[in-house]
Amino acid sequence: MAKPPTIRDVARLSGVSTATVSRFFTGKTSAIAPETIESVRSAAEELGYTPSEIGRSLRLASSRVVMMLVPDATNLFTADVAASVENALKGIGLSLVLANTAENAEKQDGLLADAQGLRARAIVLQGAMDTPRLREMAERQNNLIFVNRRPAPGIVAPYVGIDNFAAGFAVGRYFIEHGYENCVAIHGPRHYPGSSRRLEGFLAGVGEMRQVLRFECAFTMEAGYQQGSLLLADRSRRYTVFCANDMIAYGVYRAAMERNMRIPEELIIFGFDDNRVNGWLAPWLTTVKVPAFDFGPAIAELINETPATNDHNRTVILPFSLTIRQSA
Amino acid sequence: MAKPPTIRDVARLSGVSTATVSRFFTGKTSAIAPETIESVRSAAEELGYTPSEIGRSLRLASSRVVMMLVPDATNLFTADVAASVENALKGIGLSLVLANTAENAEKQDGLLADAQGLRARAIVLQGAMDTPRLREMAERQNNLIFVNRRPAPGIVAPYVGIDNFAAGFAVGRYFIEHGYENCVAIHGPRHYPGSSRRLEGFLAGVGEMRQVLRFECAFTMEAGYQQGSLLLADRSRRYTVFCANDMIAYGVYRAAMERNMRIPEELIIFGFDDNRVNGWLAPWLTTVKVPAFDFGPAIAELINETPATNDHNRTVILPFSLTIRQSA
DNA sequence: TTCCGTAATGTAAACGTGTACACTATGCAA
DNA sequence: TTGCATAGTGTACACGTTTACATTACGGAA
Repeated sequence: MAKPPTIRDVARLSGVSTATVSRFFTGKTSAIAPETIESVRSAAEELGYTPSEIGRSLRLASSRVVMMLVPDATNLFTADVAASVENALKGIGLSLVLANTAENAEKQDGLLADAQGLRARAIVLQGAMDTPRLREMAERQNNLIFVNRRPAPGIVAPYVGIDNFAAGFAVGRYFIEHGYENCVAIHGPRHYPGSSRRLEGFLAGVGEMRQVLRFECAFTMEAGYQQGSLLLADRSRRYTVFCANDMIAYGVYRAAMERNMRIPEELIIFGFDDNRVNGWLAPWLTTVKVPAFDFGPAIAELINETPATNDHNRTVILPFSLTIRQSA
Repeated sequence: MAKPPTIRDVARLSGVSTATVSRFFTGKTSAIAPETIESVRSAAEELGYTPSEIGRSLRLASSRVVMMLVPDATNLFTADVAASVENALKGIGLSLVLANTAENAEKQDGLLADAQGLRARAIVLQGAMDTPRLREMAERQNNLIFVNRRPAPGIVAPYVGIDNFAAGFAVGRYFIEHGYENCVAIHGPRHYPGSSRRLEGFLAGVGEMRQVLRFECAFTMEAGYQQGSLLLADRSRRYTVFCANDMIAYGVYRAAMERNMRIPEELIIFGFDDNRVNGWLAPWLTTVKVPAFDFGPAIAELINETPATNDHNRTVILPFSLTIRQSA
């Protein structure tokens, strides 16, 4: 693999200095003579020259990559958000590096180090875990953006997401208004702030009147299936289940299907997120719609703000809505 | 945002030269005195130093990022492959930059330029489009890897994927062996090599005996729905549909559901890919299983080979199998 | 004693870029 | 004529690494 041409090669071929070539590629064309522009352009084309983003990053002490850490690459909502972010970043000339923490604190810390090594323009944390390393980075630099899961107390950084309490509350109210009995919450891990806020909102929405059966559950189909199987072992009641997540809801649904249960006659299921494939593959699922594709633009704008404007704890709260379908 | 500490800061604090610090971070610890190691380590920790990947890349004339171009970020199989690749690359110390070409040749070329600018270690092309820029890059450097869609004739580069002809053939044979009537192929765009090979294999498998109705279709749920609606307008026959893609199959399924058709009594559907969520959300879909999670390791190995070993047109053919479920 | 090998460390030169600053040529006003 | 603004271009340094080569200290052999 021949090593790529540099700015010097282009300068030599077109008979100008590297400064002029650099000016051409940084768009400062107003200060260059038209015939010079043309000769640089053609020399660059002939050599197949592309400016080295590495040299540029080094010189400017900042790269054009944004790193996004996701807790679970197999979550469909996460994938929707990632697609949205990638697209929005491309619009402002940035690249996205996607990495999976698998809900593992050590992996997260390793990836944070990688992001620092890459001099990432920004680090987007979907579902961050509170570690010393994270706190340290939040203090040292201000390029962290939290998504979906708010920063732990004491960490000051922008947040993009929905109002989890309000969303949970809305579901709880809906349950009451429709007189649902035997309410069940299959909620996410209790130590995740977003997850517990969602649950608190739901309980508040349901109110004191009814008691709510609770199951703690990882945000995966497999875990949902497991908890669902546990719950549905008792077929004497018609449960109304609020799942913290669409993935969990899919798992519960599978458990129900295996028992040949009819929905909603024998079981009512609510999910959360309403990812893109729901409309196609789970057209039965009633769920809280979170606007996955609004995340990208919001995050891109946050990144694009000059550090001056950025007050370091801006919060972008996106709207949610209830999508009522057959399972309700 | 305070600018990050450099190797010089660490050298100064620990009272050694930058060379020694560099040796520490590149793992050449056998040539450093134990007490020196400790002082460098603690100085680095105190400063929160992480080596600049940019400086390193510049010096070594090669970065640690791999760029992967996908034609459709919303394709679930693509997402599975991406997750697999990301994971495998992490294992060998590389980062993945994911970008979406949206089947747009200009976007692809722009992203190829970006990849060149980033001095990407490798460029993984899922479903590449044949453009002059692509040919030029394939000639100039040898870090292109083609996935799923073979390089166009004249381009010499490694390929990872399945044998599309054989897979199509296997489905065709299955149709014949089970006496399926009214065979339909909703195939992918004809100018994509992988897609047309799949169709050719299928037709060969079905043989001359039966004629096959053909629809050309983009690899999306929406397009599948559209073609499916067209086909199912005629309810006088029980069709047997081979979809080029699971996404297409989902669309056809939706069209069938809207007409309250029973599957497989009134319609038989075959898909292609068998992505991860099928087991959960489309447990009815008979499909060709492609081992998405084997792509990552295969690609990582290809990248890790020394250029010497790499004969530039290695081909890794992964196995496929038929997953027979309710829709058959 | 001198000589030499070895372990541990330092010096300095790249790698590819952007830009402050310096420089030249030209046109125009005084 | 001189002075000065301006357009166009070049020179040279800095950004943070890695590593070939140089240097030093020390112990043992001759």
